[in-house]
Amino acid sequence: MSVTLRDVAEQAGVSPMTVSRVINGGTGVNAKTRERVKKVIGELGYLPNTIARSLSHHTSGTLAMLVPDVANPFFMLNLRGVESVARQHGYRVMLCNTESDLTLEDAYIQDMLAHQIDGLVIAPTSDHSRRHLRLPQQHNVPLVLIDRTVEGIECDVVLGDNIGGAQQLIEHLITAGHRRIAMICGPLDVSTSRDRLQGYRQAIAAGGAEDDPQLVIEGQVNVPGGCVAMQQVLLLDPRPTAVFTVNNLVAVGAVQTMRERGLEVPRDMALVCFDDIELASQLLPFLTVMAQPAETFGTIAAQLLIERIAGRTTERPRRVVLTPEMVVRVSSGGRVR
Amino acid sequence: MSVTLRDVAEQAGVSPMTVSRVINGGTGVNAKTRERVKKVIGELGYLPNTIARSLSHHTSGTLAMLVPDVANPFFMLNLRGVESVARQHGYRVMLCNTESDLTLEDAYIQDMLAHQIDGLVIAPTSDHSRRHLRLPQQHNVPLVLIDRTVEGIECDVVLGDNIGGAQQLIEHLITAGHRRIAMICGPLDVSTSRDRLQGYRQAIAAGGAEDDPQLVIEGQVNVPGGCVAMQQVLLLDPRPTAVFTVNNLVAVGAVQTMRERGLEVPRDMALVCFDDIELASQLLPFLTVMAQPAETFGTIAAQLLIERIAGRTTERPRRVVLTPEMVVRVSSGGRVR
DNA sequence: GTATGCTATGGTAGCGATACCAATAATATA
DNA sequence: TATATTATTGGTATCGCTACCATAGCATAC
Repeated sequence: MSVTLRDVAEQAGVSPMTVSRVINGGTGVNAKTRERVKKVIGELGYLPNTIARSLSHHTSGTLAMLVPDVANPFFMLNLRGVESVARQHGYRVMLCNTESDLTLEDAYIQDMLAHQIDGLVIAPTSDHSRRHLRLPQQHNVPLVLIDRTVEGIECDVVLGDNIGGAQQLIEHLITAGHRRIAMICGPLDVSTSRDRLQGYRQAIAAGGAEDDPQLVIEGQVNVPGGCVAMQQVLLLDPRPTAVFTVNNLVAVGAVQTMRERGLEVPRDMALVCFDDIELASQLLPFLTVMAQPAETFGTIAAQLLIERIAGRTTERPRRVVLTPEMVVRVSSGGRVR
Repeated sequence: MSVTLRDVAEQAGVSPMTVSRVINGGTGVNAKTRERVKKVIGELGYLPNTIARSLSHHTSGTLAMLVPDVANPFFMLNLRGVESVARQHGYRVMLCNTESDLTLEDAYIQDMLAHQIDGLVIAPTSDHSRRHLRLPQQHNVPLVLIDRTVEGIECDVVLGDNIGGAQQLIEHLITAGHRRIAMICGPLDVSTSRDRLQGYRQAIAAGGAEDDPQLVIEGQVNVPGGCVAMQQVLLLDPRPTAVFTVNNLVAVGAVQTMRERGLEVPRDMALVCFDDIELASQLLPFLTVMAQPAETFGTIAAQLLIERIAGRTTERPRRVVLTPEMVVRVSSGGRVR
């Protein structure tokens, strides 16, 4: 079928072990022999079988990354960071799109463990991921959480300063004169939503802005979710003068709904959100956002993971918090009239 | 170390083969035995070792996808499509970001073959990928090209109608009254660039617009590349009244440069491009684009690939061309003054 | 009663590589 | 010349699982 190490050995007139040595660095092999073997390898077009190697090696050289949605720009940048660092360290990356589906997430984790991956980066679906997030640790496979924490899971975590970021955005609105500020947040079983909501509340309290429970709307974290939630915001009486959405996708939905109603941002309502939309902002600077270094999330997560795999650290779980940066553009408006 | 099939067998008082049968569908195993084995599997937390299975099975259940840049929205949607279909068919996906680097692409292909992947979806870097694109076929691993063709590589291909799409965009501009239309295209060793350029030329000729070689600028296919190329466009004398950029990233760069010079789209120059920027368009409908069904590219590619793997088809190479759709927004302007 | 066929299970031999130890050859040292 | 030392190479077992064939047990058929 395909060329094996044994074929190379025969052809070169040496033992399989010698070929194996040549492949893996080649120390302890006579220069002439090595050259001969290399020549045969080239002639036969031999490629070592990584699967077989993994089996005896007990390590696959593969990392897995699980994200709720590959097409979400934030996670995609995470992924790019992970892939890049992984490659630099000789690891391959298996990509798993969980679609925020707990069952699928669970299945993927099992499959990845079965596949003998060396480590796992996960942006978990929600707190309910806890149940299956214990599995990797039970199988001695290091795990790093990215973007979202899950209580009760002891592992390295890379996240943004969600509380602080939200506070800053709200302070920005309050400074601009807004007193009645709504928030569209996501499901509260996701840590980022919870933290951003907390930041919102703290800033509202600290700034003496209106503290009306009705101002907090919970919705799906995607464009349609933003549309729906914004419809509810528009029903509030009196209508808020500003909205803070839990992320960029929701913000897009919110803007769409407003536009459909003939309302304009920021004239009729100011808008701020978490996460930038890079291409959109470059095209037309519009949304005021709390931009996060998404790719860095990925590179750091991968670094932490690889350190754990190498056993270079046995420290207790590390928690890396990356500071977001507020980018003020037009959507947060000037002062309120 | 970890629980093996053998451990389960001992614990359940059966032979390894019986356990193996239970794991794989369980036909030919007495119901009672099967239950007993399943119980032990649950108790021990046994997960089958996919690596070992792959070795004897001679098939890894893994596909690989190579893209020039994971963070490019177009490729990321491709990826989502591939992942989704792959999963439905029980395949995992290994992601490789080639960064448009031929050497890296080559290394990745070798690594993936060494890893015994069952099939490969590649958005190749350029025509120069040809050299290493032969490798999968030499190793009997099916290959599907996505978005870009490479002459001399005989395999299934999924692409957009680049010539037709470009023509349509240019016709749109000509109809609006433009006579002097520039094109910013990418390296001509990439089939999409070539085809879009050809579409441009055909439409220019057919529409009787100005046919000045200077109007075609070649640049890098990313935002900075668009900036640089647009600077050159602005040096043209007389200045074109419209530009067609080879894709959305380049368009963003072009707009940026114009804005820096105090010029405005479409007032000072109309702009059209290939590929939509979904979030940006939803936020503010601005760019007139030739939108491609990016995710469908991926789903179809994966389907073709999986058919090949299953050996369900031995037809000669198939070529699927997906029709793009023009979305007219403000950037292409009204009529020329 | 022997033959035939079916179901349920086990045994053996790999898949393609590496770990580990042994053996040989080459060289240095006494 | 004998022995120690090193450099190079080979042999065997094994990683965890499955393919393949064999076997035992039992029912049905003639």
